[in-house]
Amino acid sequence: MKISQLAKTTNVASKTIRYYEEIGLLPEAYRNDNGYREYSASDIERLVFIRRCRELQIPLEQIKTLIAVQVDQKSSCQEVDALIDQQLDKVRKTIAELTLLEQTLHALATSCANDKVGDCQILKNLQQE
Amino acid sequence: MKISQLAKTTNVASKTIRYYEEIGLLPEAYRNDNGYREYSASDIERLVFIRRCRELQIPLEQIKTLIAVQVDQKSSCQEVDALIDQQLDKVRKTIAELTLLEQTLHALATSCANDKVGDCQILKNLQQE
DNA sequence: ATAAACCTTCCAGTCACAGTAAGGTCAACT
DNA sequence: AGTTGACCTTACTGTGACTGGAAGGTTTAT
Repeated sequence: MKISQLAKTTNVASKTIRYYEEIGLLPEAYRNDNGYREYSASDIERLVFIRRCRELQIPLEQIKTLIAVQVDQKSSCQEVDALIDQQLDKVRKTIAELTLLEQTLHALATSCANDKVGDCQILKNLQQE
Repeated sequence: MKISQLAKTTNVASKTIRYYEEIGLLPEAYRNDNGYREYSASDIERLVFIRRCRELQIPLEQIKTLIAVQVDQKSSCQEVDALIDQQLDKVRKTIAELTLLEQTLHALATSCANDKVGDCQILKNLQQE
């Protein structure tokens, strides 16, 4: 199958697929006589895996690690667990930060009843340390 | 005051201050005989304003707009209100997305009781569409 | 005199792509 | 046979908001 077919099947843009190959996240694709990349079913699996990881906002470098780990079926999956835990931690921290941010923004949004820039309480609040 | 003093006072890195000048968020600084940038108290105000906006994750381009709006004290601050509301919306949407993500990651993190990569339920779950 | 602590500009790197240009290939239709 | 349109290729640039580093000039303290 050609790249656009793989792209459609996996919901990953052709451009992105080429980029993944370039940075070594995907192995170099087999080339047809015309130089076109040719893919097989196993490429779908790998790409879906990557896409799912990206949906979880796992960085490409860490996905590389995950793929490397998968090779040795008998090795411990401790690294996998740790990576997911880390990611969960990061997401939770971001949520906490954004929740504070939301409160600040909400307070700010409701702080000004005037309609001239000169009296704008929002702008005044933004001046403060 | 020189750039590092301004940096210390406002808690904005010298490098960042130069960058802000470069992109036109700050006016071109006055230069001493030796070519060093020289700042005054009003520069502190402006930079604190910018820093506060950045803490609220307002993009630099929008901060430019806010600063432009401030010039005419008699103009309406509708734009300011709208911008803050927009920002609040964005933050809320991100929180909602991350909350879903957190659930997925949590489910994933607790899905595997095995310790070999070959049996790892996390990796299997990541394969699925 | 020299060292350190500043300052300057300029260029590269970050992350994960997306956009665009310039050109090659292929299948279908006129 | 020619042409259109849909693919494919590489290579380069741009995104946002910085940060790091190189190479060199200036000031201050010892």
